[in-house]
Amino acid sequence: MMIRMPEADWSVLAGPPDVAARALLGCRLRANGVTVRLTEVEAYGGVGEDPASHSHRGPTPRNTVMFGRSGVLYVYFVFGMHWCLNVVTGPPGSASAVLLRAAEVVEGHDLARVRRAGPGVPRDRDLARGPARLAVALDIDGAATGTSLLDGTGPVQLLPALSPERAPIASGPRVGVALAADVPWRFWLDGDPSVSAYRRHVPRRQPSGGQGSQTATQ
DNA sequence: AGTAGGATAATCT
DNA sequence: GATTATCCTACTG
Repeated sequence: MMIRMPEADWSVLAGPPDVAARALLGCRLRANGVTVRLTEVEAYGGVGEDPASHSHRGPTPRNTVMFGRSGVLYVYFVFGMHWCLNVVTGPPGSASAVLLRAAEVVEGHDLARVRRAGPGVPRDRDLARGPARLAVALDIDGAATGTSLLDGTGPVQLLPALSPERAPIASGPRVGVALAADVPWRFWLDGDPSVSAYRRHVPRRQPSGGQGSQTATQ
């Protein structure tokens, strides 16, 4: 007779993104030989309700999976070099998600160090500290978009926390977003060293050549 | 410790 | 053509 562990209940992912975000803190993520414990996440709303969300203006080729069922990965490419991982949340069509911003590596440190090595080897607390760093540590890119985190068919598996988290959950404005910047939908485990540093969005100026090619609006 | 600038290309207007 | 859910390096103090 097979003894099997009770399967984790991830029904919270089918609910509102901020509730799902809080529930994801402390949970583990395993991919390609590395396991991490999530310490910082951000919630993003659906069509027309959150100007900072990729789904805000409706479906596009990039954000299609956000409109599907929850518990699936949405991985996007940003700034010409970085991948970021999201968990799709809410009922199909709601197009909300949770950005996985930072984590502590709890298994596979050696692999993570190799993947994250630059001129030097980063400190352990920095291995997955930041969304793009997390993607590198887990060796995940856009190819994983649309795969399930729950049923073992994809490269990334979501696992419950090993033990209840002791640290209180803190919340505040989201990092790096230009719109709706002060919606307090960033959540993190207070005091954890793997939580990334807060940075407000800074508008970029074009390296303008001085040539006033703009249409004069006078 | 904190801040500033640049790399670099997909995505959408 | 503008913008970008970031990171690294190089400064300042």
